[in-house]
Amino acid sequence: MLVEGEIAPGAKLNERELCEVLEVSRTPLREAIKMLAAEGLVELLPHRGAIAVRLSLDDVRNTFEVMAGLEALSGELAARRITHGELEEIQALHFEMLAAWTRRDLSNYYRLNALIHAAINAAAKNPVLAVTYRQVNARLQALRFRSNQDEDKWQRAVQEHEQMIAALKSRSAATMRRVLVQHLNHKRDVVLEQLRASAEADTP
Amino acid sequence: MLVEGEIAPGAKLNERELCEVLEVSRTPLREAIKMLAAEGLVELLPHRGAIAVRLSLDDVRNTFEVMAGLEALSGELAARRITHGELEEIQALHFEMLAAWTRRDLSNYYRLNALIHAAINAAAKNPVLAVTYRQVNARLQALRFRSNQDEDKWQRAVQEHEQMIAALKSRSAATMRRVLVQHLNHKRDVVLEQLRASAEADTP
DNA sequence: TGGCAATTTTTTGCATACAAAATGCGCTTG
DNA sequence: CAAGCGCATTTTGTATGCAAAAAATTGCCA
Repeated sequence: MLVEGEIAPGAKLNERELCEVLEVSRTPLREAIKMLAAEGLVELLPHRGAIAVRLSLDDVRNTFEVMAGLEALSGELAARRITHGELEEIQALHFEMLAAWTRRDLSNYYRLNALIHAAINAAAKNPVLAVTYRQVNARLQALRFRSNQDEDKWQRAVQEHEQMIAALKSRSAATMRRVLVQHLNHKRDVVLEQLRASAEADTP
Repeated sequence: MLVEGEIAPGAKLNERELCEVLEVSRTPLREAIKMLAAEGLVELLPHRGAIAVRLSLDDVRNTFEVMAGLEALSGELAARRITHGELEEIQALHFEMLAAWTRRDLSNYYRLNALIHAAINAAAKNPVLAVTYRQVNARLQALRFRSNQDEDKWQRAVQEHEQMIAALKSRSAATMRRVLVQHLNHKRDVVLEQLRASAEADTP
């Protein structure tokens, strides 16, 4: 519910309310909330319950900085460890993503984009990295950027994906790092821009 | 208790027992255990409670790989963002560590070593990175390597620390990355060696 | 009508009770 | 004597009750 945006950032998590929706008693619900707090998806306020995390612009910047580091590592390792089969699957996902892009099918584009990054992560063959990546990424997912992005920025993102696949094919760890850091920096800029835009819409 | 090794890796966390020791009821204890599970310090076995994580050799390798990535990022950012005052404090901690090293005072050496790495982390000025770093590191702390390490490997570690300070002084992010990755790789090798040695001691 | 204080209501935090699952133990049997 | 089975005990998982803190409401007064 947090990642899907069903519970908005900053919203209070009312225990009684959630108990009814999820049809469990308060004890297991509270245990779940504590886990979400440890994962950084909710913030615990003593004697005031939990609220869905609301990331400031600086929080987003810092999170992307860490994500870039994790993606870069993931890319480096994938370049060294990817199998032929894994590479072909990523190539196939990329073509599917190109199809979604051509159709301007945002929903499928995002889905396939996430799948490709997950596939690179899997190719890195480091479960600790995978878990860490997912945890940091989960907080960003809560922001939900499903709005249309700028045409040429979108094109640039697709180009960067092609550079990734080329780097994976040539097993170039250094190139993967460079491309992924750049890719994440661009993504960060897009997200920050959208956040600023929606912030302005709220306070005209 | 987990990080300090008071609860050994692989040991079962008995709720009733811990309730008595910590003088709380099962509800808050269980909430705490769930948080530790989310942080990866304990593993939840359905209907069988929680056990302290026991890292395999591969787990340790993978964890160090992630730690190296996080330290490298931390070092890069610190090189760019460190203030004069912060650099001087790290220099001072380094001299204190040299004193502990000269005295072969392992306990203080480790304490100061951890403080230096924490100071670099603080200089990176990224709270998200700091939290992520602490969380991944906590699992390694549970291993506790307080045994004497090899003389020349110890000296090498000290030299690497000097290279770090030089890199911070010259604001060289690339050098920081290189030195820290190397430093972590060496530390990983020392830890793996010790783990193998203690494993052999258990099964002669 | 607006602000403030006291009281009521709600909500959180903790303890406990009960049900279900797992463990351990003694017994039986091959 | 070992393996397997059944019952008792322990342990986990969930629900509920109660106390304390926070939020909301009401009533009062300026």
